[in-house]
Amino acid sequence: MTDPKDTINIENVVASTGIGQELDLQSVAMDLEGADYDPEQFPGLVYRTQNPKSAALIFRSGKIVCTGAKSTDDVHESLRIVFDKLRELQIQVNEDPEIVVQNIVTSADLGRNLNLNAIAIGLGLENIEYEPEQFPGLVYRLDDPEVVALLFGSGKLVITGGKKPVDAEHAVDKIVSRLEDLGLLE
Amino acid sequence: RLRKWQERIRTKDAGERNLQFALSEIDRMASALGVPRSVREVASVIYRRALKEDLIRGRSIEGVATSALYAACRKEGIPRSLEEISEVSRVERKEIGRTYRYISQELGLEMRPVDPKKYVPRFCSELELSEEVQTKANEIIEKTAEKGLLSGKSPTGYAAAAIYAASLLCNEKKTQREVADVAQVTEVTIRNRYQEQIEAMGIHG
DNA sequence: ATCTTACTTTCCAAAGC
DNA sequence: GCTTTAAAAAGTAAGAT
Repeated sequence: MTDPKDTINIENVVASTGIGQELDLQSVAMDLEGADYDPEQFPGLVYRTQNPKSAALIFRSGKIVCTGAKSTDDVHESLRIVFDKLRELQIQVNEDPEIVVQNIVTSADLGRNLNLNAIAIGLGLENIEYEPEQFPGLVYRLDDPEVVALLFGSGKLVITGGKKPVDAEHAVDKIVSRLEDLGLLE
Repeated sequence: RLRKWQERIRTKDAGERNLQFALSEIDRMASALGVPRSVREVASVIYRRALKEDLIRGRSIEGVATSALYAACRKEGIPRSLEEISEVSRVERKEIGRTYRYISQELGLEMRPVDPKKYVPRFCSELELSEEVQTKANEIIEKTAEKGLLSGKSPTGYAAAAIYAASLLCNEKKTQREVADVAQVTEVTIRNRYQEQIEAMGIHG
């Protein structure tokens, strides 16, 4: 029996940082190839990195949001690329700006089909949200790691809202034991 | 002081007018849907609770009224799909769904997932199918749901597929299009659910 | 009938309306 | 509240072939 924890895969990491300098996004948009900037639509400039793949949202304040990376290492690598690109444009960028991971999206597999109707009752209707007419996943909010889990009939799940990779592992452990206690796994 | 007093009366009157508007909207939509008076009463109670709990702030009166009616239909065991509800409301489906989930959570309505069987009598009646077909459709839903096939699936599509299968088994065939129209799902959904259900039932293909 | 594309849900930061 | 970005899960839908 494979431990569901071993099936955990990080799908997306969101992080924020800042270069400590105000920016003229109009000129950055002109000089940075591949930059998308439409202030009418959104105040941030969008810059995509290829390796690792990610999208950075660069703001006038110099603050930056990076999303789409597959690991915390990739977030750092992507942002290093962004910092270097800005430096190439003669923009001052702090030595190594603090990067804060804000959200990690993970997927996992319990390896068994789930009866979501039974789980909805078992976990308590007041604790979950399950509206298959609107979305096929059951929404389960955990307190302990403060994350949100989406459980599917296939046994696959998505865990989001965590700040550290271990949050997902703890969440999977809790979900597995809760379901086992209820006799709703296997 | 006098101004404050007048203001209170003004806001009280405004609040009263808003409540009257919401209740008349619930009445209008309930009539259009043809649901019994008990459903309107449950919907009004839910709306008044939402009002008391101050859940309407930042949301439209119409949206909360529609969501209250949607919840009431389910609570009374005669669900209408969001699609059906949105046809008699001026609020779009997505907004009704969001508002419903919000008030449901905040008021602790503890709504159980919709049982597809609840749609069988109405859909079959619209299709002029016999009692025999209804019984067969319920049996298909019951047995396949027990095997876990229902997880994550839309109740209307699930009921539609079972009704389609039952109509074939009882020699009262309706086309996928006809069933899809009354259930307001696509033929593709009926086809997909139908295949899974007959396979799980061990019936011919 | 099947394929592709797209939309539903969850999370989070950013600046501004 | 909204706007934009990214990503997974699975169901549903629309338009094209």
